[in-house]
Amino acid sequence: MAKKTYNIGVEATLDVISGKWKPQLLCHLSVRPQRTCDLRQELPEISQKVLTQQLRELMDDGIVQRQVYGDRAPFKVVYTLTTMGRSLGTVLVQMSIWGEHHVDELRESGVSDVRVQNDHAGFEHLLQAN
Amino acid sequence: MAKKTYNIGVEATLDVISGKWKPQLLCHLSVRPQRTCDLRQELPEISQKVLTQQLRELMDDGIVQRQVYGDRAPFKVVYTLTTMGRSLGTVLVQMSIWGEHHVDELRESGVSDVRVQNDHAGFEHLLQAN
DNA sequence: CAGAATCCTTCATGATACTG
DNA sequence: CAGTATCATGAAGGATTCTG
Repeated sequence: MAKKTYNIGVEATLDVISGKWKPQLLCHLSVRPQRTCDLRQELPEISQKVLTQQLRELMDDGIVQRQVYGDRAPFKVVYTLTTMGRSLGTVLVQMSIWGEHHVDELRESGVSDVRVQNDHAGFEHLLQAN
Repeated sequence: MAKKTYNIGVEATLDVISGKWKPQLLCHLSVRPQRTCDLRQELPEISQKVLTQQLRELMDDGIVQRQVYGDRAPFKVVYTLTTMGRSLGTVLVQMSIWGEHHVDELRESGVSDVRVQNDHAGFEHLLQAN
């Protein structure tokens, strides 16, 4: 059984959502449950291996649930957010808003040229539901 | 000038606060401005090099400000949160609370043995001020 | 369709020694 | 006191191939 001690809660949260593709995965899953092939289509650049890896980690953290349909290949595998996963909604929306704001500040003050493509609306499905 | 594009705001925020020591640094700086030697004392395990590195990154992101006192060695260097840094308060507190809750759930359900040493009160200085 | 197995590259962090 | 410079290492992510 995994054993770990964090200094502060932020670190625990970071451990869950940090990962190159996790924010995007969570965003897509917040809209609706998704099959593996759906996710691969929405994130064409992710490799098979890493997709499985990041989903496994989210499962181990109780954020995502995996369901298999079919008794032999080809299988249908669906990933769904758990209640715990949906409870991330507020945090994700707040982080998105702050991030968008921060990026605007940096660009407007000429410090760096950074942008955010999609706004926090992607997560807002999570706000009323839970 | 640095150029970067994020898919969603969460990623921008993660880029700012992800780093092995950044949450703790932000926590200590949220209490009051700190000298380099103060930070080294509160985080005895951080190496000189990494401390400077993480502070530089926070400065580049406009989160922390650096002030030097004295015209020759030994210098006195003080790090302070900027307005932008203090605006992280709400996000950090929410992330901490969610992280504490999540860790409790995992432990209570027997999935893993994880803990959080200090609670989110460490950041609460930031909530009223800004 | 989903995923396991291998091998490889890159980057964050760390240990150590040195300087104004 | 604060910081730079080097070198080392481990983990995350990626490319490719194979299987039920």
